[in-house]
Amino acid sequence: MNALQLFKCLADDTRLKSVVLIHTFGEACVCELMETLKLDQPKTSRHLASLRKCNILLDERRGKWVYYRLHPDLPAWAKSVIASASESNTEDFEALLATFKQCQLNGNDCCN
Amino acid sequence: MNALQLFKCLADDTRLKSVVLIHTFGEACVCELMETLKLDQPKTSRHLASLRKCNILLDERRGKWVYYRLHPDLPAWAKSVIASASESNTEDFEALLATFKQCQLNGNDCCN
DNA sequence: CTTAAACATGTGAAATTTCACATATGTACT
DNA sequence: AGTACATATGTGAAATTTCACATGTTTAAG
Repeated sequence: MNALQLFKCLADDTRLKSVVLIHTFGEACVCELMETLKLDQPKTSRHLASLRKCNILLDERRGKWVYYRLHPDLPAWAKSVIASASESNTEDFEALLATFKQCQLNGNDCCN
Repeated sequence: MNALQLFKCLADDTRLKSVVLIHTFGEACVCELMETLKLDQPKTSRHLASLRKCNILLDERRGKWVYYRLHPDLPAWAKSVIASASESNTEDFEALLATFKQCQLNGNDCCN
């Protein structure tokens, strides 16, 4: 895992938003990300797979659901890159975090 | 300038190395980057242009040469992302910094 | 005013990435 | 065993990015 690989992974809207959400809330399952990001299932899953394959995220199945969190072996500089990006505080990100919270409070269509 | 735009800019080998060199040494002219990265002139120039256009780098002409440095208005989170990446200390980056220093000491083929 | 050095950009081809659709896998429940 | 839900992946087309080559611009020097 080098810097170029990390930046390539974060250079996509879906993947960046997923990583920021997971960094902020600790973990998220696929359906929560689908609903928050308003994406279809294969697209969401495919982007998470690419983050998993380069060891940025770790997946854990719990029953029917699969939860993703930051990989615990992520080097310090990489964690710092993700934390700094999450601090950029654009309207885009603010709205995203709010939507995710609502999704968890209300219960989503899927994760019941 | 948002996080996605920054990551897209850094998601290329040439651009990432250029930014790391410029961050480490304060500034660099096009010919120094050409020589250090062993790239042809148009390729080097085009990647620097894309970094300039999204306000990551600022260019300044001094006689025949054009020097690039980090844009002074770069937001704190963006500076932090670049600094963290530079700290990743891969062999790749180490070698790069050494080559650049040699290039400055010896005088390059171009900048005389 | 001509030349040469340093840098920038126009342009179409090649490589890479992303997408959408279909289909496959794994789990819980009955 | 059968069904429904959650997630993953195969596959080819579409979109985006990168490259190489040629040409344009700016500056200094003679």
